[in-house]
Amino acid sequence: MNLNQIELLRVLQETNFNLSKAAERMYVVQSAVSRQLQMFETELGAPLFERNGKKLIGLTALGLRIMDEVATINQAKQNIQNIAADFMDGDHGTINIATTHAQAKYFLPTPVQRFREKYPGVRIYMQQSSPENLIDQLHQHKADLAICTEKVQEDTDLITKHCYDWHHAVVMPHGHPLCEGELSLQRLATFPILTYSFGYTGRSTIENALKKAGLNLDIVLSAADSDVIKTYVRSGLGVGLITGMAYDPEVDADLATRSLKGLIPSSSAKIAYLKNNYLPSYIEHFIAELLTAAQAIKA
Amino acid sequence: MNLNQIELLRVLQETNFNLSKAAERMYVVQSAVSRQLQMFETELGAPLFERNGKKLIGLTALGLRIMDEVATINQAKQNIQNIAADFMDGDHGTINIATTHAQAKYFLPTPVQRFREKYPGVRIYMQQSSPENLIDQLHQHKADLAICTEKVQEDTDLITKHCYDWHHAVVMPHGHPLCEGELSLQRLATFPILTYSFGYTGRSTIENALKKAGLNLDIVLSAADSDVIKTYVRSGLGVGLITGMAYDPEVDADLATRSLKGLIPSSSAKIAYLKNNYLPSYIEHFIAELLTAAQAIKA
DNA sequence: TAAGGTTACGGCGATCGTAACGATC
DNA sequence: GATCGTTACGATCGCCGTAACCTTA
Repeated sequence: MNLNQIELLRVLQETNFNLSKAAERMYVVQSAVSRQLQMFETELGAPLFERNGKKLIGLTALGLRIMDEVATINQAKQNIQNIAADFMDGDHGTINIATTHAQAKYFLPTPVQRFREKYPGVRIYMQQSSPENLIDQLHQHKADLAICTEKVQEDTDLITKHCYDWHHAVVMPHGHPLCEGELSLQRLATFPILTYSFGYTGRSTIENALKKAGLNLDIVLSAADSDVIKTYVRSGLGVGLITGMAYDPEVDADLATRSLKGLIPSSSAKIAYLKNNYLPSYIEHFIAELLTAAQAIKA
Repeated sequence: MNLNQIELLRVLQETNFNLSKAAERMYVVQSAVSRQLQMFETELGAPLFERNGKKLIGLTALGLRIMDEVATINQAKQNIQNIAADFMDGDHGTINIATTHAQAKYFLPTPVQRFREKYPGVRIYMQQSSPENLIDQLHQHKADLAICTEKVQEDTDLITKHCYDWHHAVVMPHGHPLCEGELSLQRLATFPILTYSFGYTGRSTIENALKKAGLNLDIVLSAADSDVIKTYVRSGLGVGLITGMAYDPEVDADLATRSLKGLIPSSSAKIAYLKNNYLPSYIEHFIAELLTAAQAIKA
């Protein structure tokens, strides 16, 4: 047994048990991985993969059991390398953040700015992704950190930290009837609505609040992106339901806004990362920075 | 990085950072491990071991951090091999049980007997050990399973299962004054006592009960072993305080016994094993057998 | 016939063992 | 001088790549 064989098992899983693709990913020829797999199975004394003729089509019961351990080993191996790299030079490295447009544009700028001042050597990569994919990004090791707004499903492999609570707000052109008078869900429902796509930034919270009130919104446009929504609000398509922080008093001075606090339950933004994944010290600092920025929002 | 290097780190820890001993254990010459360690440290870019000249004297901060991951990898590697072996032949193998004399003699015979009938191919090794060492045996992988009577300290690496509750009993020759009349701690304390050594089979429970009652026992002899205690009770040295189950009505017909239930709080026997350690299916069956045997005791 | 996998063989590199050397008590 | 670790060098074994071959959609 050796680490390359362990790695191979992981890669095979990621390539749908395709030896050729696995070989490509591991930068060796196909025959090499074929042999390594055979040797490993021979060593263990039983096949790990279900085969149709020669073709691998899935894991055997044994293979399934073992894959957990394989993942553990690969993770620990990564951790060793990361710990050492961090130890060698704790001020350089990269952070991969998986997040949504709203976070990237309206929440992250301040903490990122402050972090950069302390760690100018760290490169920050932001991957925008749909909320449902954020956690997958972590599991696939494409991101170190995810910042989520929709609920994170219970996942024992994940550590989540509460970041901040936020409310939806309605935006509309100045002079719009909704700028004045009572603000209720009932009244809101009388206007054409523009809001987030399904699964995005608290959309489900909106759905639930309306369902509870027995109302149907006339959603004329949905987008993943607060800015797109605002653009169409400007063009008079309807009123926008966006996260409060996406309203910028300066840039959006041509729009009016009213908070929906009390009408739609607050949502909470969370930081998530893998439990068994080693985070370099600078990422821990970055998380601390996020949390202090979150404090500021509350205040 | 490869698995032998990871293994080497573990062995080095176990040999007090002695390269020569580590080499011996790994069945290679000393120069080989010297090189492997160098290569590994070079690969990581920083030393893992504190050195005094050439001699290794301990772990660096980096080494310490990494050792956790090393342990994880070694454990997972073991697990893979065990899972495969178990899968290949789930009816053969070994069980190493770390336990105390009392358990080995008075509790285990029945479940072991029943287990043997189902799994005649499994070899059972029983290591008797002092209660304080039982858990160490697990951590050192010298035992798969520990059966403890003294409290198991909170250990996140450990899974413990409650097995059964038991009481102390007093044993004495027939015709002894204590055979008749009131049985109280006060009265007990007027006789010379024979009981377990410190740290053994509920000795601390006895201590606590007396301390609470403000009494001092006159312990004239303490032993690790119920049978030794009974022997000296027979020779008239005093009355014995042993676990109730160590009184065998047939073999010990020449002795009288009275339960101390109500006077000394009950103790509980526990099964413990390592959390991340893979247990072959037959060991799981063995644990089940232990638990049903424990049920029988309760009834 | 293309795609996926296995087998045979030669070459290269990694790792080992021998052995000589250096340091420390 | 005994113990412990390092360095040099030759030999071996493992693993890779090339290439031919097998099987199935």
